Amino acid sequence: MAKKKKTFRPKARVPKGLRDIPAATVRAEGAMLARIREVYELYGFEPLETSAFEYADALGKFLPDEDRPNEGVFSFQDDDDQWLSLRYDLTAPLARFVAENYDGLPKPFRRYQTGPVWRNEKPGPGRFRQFTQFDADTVGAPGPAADAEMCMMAADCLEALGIPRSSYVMRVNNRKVLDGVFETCGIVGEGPEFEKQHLTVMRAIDKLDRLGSEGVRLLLGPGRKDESGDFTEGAGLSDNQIERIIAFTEAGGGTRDAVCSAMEALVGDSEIGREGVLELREIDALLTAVGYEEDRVAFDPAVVRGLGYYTGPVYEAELTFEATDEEGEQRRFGSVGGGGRYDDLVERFKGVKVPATGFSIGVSRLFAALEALGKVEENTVAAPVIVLVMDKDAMPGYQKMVAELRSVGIRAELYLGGSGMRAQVKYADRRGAPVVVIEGEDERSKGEVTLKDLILGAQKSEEITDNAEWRESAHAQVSVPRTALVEHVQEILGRHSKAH
RNA sequence: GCAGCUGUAGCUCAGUCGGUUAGAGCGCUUGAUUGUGGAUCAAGAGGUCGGUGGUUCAAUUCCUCCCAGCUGUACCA
Repeated sequence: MAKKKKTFRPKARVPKGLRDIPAATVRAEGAMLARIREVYELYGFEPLETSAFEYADALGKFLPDEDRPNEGVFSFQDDDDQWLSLRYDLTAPLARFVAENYDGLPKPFRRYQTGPVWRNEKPGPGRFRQFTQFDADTVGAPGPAADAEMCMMAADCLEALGIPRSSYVMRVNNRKVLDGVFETCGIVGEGPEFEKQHLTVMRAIDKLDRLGSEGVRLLLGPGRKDESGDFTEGAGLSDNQIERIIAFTEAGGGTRDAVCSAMEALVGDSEIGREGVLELREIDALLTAVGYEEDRVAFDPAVVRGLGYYTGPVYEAELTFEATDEEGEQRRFGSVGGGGRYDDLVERFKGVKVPATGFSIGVSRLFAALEALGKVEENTVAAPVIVLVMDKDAMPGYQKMVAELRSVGIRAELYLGGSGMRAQVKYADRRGAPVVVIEGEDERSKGEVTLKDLILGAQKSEEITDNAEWRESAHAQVSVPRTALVEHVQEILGRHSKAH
């Protein structure tokens, strides 16, 4: 033997920004996804699944002057040296799918898809590096009717999940209107300098809810210093330009018609701006015809979103209620989903313009919100009946009991651990088992089994503090003929399900 | 990435103005009370005091750097 080798013991830990999801949450989230799926199906969308990773260039995140994929995505090289990246959303893979299968698809192509996506970013409370999205998109639909439908469907989803009508709102804007306002403000030009300024302005507007209009003014102008002393460079606009943009973002709040009129005034002669308002008016007409009023879908110039590829109407699903979190702090949930029109995305692959619009739900955030609202469905799966192992020699007989219970649809399991009876009952208690089946020597000699009603027992233990009395209470159990096992278990289960 | 704060048991936290065997509550394991959950009682496991280097007779405590976490901010397709 060589010297004592130190065994390598990896630290058991979940990677930063990832998490394990316990049974109750898996079930409840699954139920939530099923509800959303029903709504998407009802609107005529078809399911599609694509793989977790794609060629990096298909996701479109190569920096022009670098030969490795951008930060923010998880990437690795295949054995032929090609870069692959984990998908960071479901829209880029959809664009790839449509471009790849373009000729074989019915157009418009309508699909829904859910699944995990990954982003290599700094995690925070409620922000993870893996999270689930649930998207629906219509590809090949140029008109505002497709956008209006997205808004209606999103509202329907939230209501299907039990979020009451006054507790959420779809906020809608149009990037063309924003472009129009930029034109009339004289924020125009070409090239990277202009692009950068453009982007800075939009990011600033996006922070309105967090920083307030004063903070946004600073970001539009000279820049802003935060409380830790960190300085963020501003867009360098003039006071006049800043006020016009602030005025635009504050033009929301009224009826959709009123917002459109306000937008018209601010957009002036800008052609693109007028076009944007016209689209919104069309959306308004469609929504109104179906009965979706401002309490469900409102127009709001402060909505900018994602900033990347949107080319027309953009929308955001916002929860408007507040809730108290575990620490007793008031929390607003804000945006739980969003989307918009992206007419250029498929063009990257095909060279042809393929107009598209879609909506994406942030599943985990929405789930957290439902939890706070008390709208999460309780664990509907009953815990299993547990058959104790009193004598190892009697295993075949115990196995037969669970099989009998399962054959009539009762969740049942045989105790598979190695501990004694006390530990077995404790285990059953922790699992939430309603009934424990006991067959020791005594029962077997009489051809009986003992059924212990753990739910009844738990009720009794509330009243009893004395150990002697607890023992006297006979543990809420009955002995029944072995041949009548299934019927009696059913009877006890039935009693408790009726009690609810 | 930048800035500030914080790292002691599985969890929540004491404690040492630098000094001998580092504690509590909860949780966990085993046992007693009946072959039987809760309550009660008893015993037990679990810590290189985040890591490294330094100052010192002596560092969990003071200093350096590193790492991790939290908060704000930036980025977020």
